[in-house]
Amino acid sequence: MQNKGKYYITTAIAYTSGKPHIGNNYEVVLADSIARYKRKDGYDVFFQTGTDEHGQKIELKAAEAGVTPKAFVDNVAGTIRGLCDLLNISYDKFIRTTDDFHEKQVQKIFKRLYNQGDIYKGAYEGMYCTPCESFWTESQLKDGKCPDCGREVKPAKEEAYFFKMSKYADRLIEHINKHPEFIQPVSRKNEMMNNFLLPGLQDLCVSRTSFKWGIPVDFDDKHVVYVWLDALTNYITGIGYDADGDSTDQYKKLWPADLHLIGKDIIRFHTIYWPIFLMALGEKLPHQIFGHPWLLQNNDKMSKSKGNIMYADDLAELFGVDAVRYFVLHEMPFENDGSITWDLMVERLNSDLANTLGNLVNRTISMSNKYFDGVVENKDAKEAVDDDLKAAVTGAYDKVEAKMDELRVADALTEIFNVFRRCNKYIDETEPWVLAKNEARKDRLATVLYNLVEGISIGAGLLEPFMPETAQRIMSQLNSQIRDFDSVKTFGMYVSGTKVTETPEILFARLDPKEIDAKVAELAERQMAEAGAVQTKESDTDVINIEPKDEITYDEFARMQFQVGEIISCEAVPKSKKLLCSQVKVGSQVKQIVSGIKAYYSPEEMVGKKVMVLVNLKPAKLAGVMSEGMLLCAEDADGNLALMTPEKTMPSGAEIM
RNA sequence: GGCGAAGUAGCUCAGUUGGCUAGAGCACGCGGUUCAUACCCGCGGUGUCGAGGGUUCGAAUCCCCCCUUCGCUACCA
Repeated sequence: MQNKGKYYITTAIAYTSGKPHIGNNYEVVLADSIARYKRKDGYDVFFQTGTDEHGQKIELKAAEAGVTPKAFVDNVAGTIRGLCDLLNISYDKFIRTTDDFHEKQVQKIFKRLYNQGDIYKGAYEGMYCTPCESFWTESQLKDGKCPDCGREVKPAKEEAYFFKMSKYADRLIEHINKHPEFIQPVSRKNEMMNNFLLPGLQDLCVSRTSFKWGIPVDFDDKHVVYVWLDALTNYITGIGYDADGDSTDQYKKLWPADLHLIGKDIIRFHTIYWPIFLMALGEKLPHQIFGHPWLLQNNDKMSKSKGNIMYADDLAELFGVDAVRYFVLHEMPFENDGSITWDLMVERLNSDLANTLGNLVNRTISMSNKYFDGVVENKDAKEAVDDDLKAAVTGAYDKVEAKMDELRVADALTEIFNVFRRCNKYIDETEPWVLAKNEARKDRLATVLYNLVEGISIGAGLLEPFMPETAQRIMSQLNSQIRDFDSVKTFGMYVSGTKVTETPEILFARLDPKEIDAKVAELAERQMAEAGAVQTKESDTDVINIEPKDEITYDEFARMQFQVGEIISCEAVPKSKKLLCSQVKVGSQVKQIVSGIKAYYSPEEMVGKKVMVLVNLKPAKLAGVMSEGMLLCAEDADGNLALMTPEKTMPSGAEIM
């Protein structure tokens, strides 16, 4: 196999706030298949994955668990790495953002960008819009007011460092236009262009002072480096980048990356911020960023409280590692989210793995044993039907290669299984059991079985990158070695006269949907119990800290008029996704109030509630509807809302003070 | 509200620059076969190609409009 050059592939690094589900692991399986394929195809592959371990969420979770953040992430990172190993992921490097070398480089990078003026310290005076909760730079203000809502902006407390994104925007736009392959699938490219690049990029906040669990800015240690500059740079620090120009040979060889494989939710950071960071550092841009779709169950996102999270280890226990790999790879379309149910999974595994593949291997070996005591010999008794089989089998590589070039892994797998389907058909065409009854046809029978073994060997050779263990099991039973890609294009490489195993093992047992259902129900129960336990625990201990606002005087407070209001009717606001419009009786008057709470309350359940109303807020139009006040809500860290209602019965109009 | 994507057989989806009776896998039905994990092989669809207009000799494929779903984004007092 010729050397086709280096190939550097990465996955996104997994956030260590908890155990990832199969929808997260999907990415690393996909990356692994590509990495293994490229390796086998003659590329010098380097495959990096890892964990993203900083941030406020982890700081909080660790505090909750009563351990240090480091101990917390050590534990979760161990779990994540364990799942990778379980899934047979052939990573060359598993990076953690708490690794020394990474932290040092991030500090150096930060400093360098600061020194060259790309990062500047934000001075917020007069630039924070409280209602919008947004920071603005001088240049973004419109007539000195918030560019979003047009209201006064005021000084803010927290200082932070910003990255000048706009400086590089034109270069990035040009790059994206010149390299249509840069963002995949292309529909994502339009989103990035239309929503961010063309309207103009805002500067990105790259430091925080509100939590400590991060990489300190070494020349200003009140600050820690905020997520993206920390996380994204793993792609270069992991292979030996040095911000002072002393990068390793490995870095020089591998960079730029050939493929960043990521979820579609973080495309923006990878196709905008990351390239701009690289430009600022004077480094080349990665060749391609592929934002893959998600693995959804019943079109819902998975969640613990629904009890429908599929974890890789549970799945592997139920179905086996390669079955899980096959399933996620096969079922995932290229552009749209994949839809997954347990039933689909059982069906897929039964029909493809057990029936088509497993049974083919089994019946072939059985016949070899039955008719020739397991010795597979090419007697060269050819017939016309053989030609089509041979063509189909030896031509498969080219078809697979074409699909893989487009990263269409699911389609590549289908091509491989077409080889096995073709072999099954060949058995019917040649009817070995008929040949066996005729002593004069003995050589023909031997040849047929040889052809089958050869076809299976080639199929297994193609299958190896996707299902490495299965390929190995097949070849062990055939008492031969796994084929490289050179020897999967010519027919007849299986050593004639080899004796196959006497006792073929079942590669994939057929699954009974009922049994699986029962086991799934068990899993769901366990999950919901855990979720319940966590929730009650969290409700006791969970706290939220928000940014402190400026002190106000009593007079300022007294200017706000709060009253109890009774909701007498409520309906959704047409043309809006999140708004409800309520008629609220406050004393003897009725106010129309629009609130962004549709996701948490239905119009029906709103009616009759007594709620806390800010009455003397200046009326404003929302989505074309007049709103004459504000319903007050509490909001948790996940953005869930709860209306404030009086603790005892109070008449409508009662003042709140 | 802005931008974009998708709507094709019961299910999951293919359908390249418009062109021959619209396809695959699974499921289902019938037939064949028995080496094999009740498996494999063959055959089978009246599918309004979301609705309606239009361009064309000809449209699932291009244009217009509408409906539905989804994504990104904004708003969410």
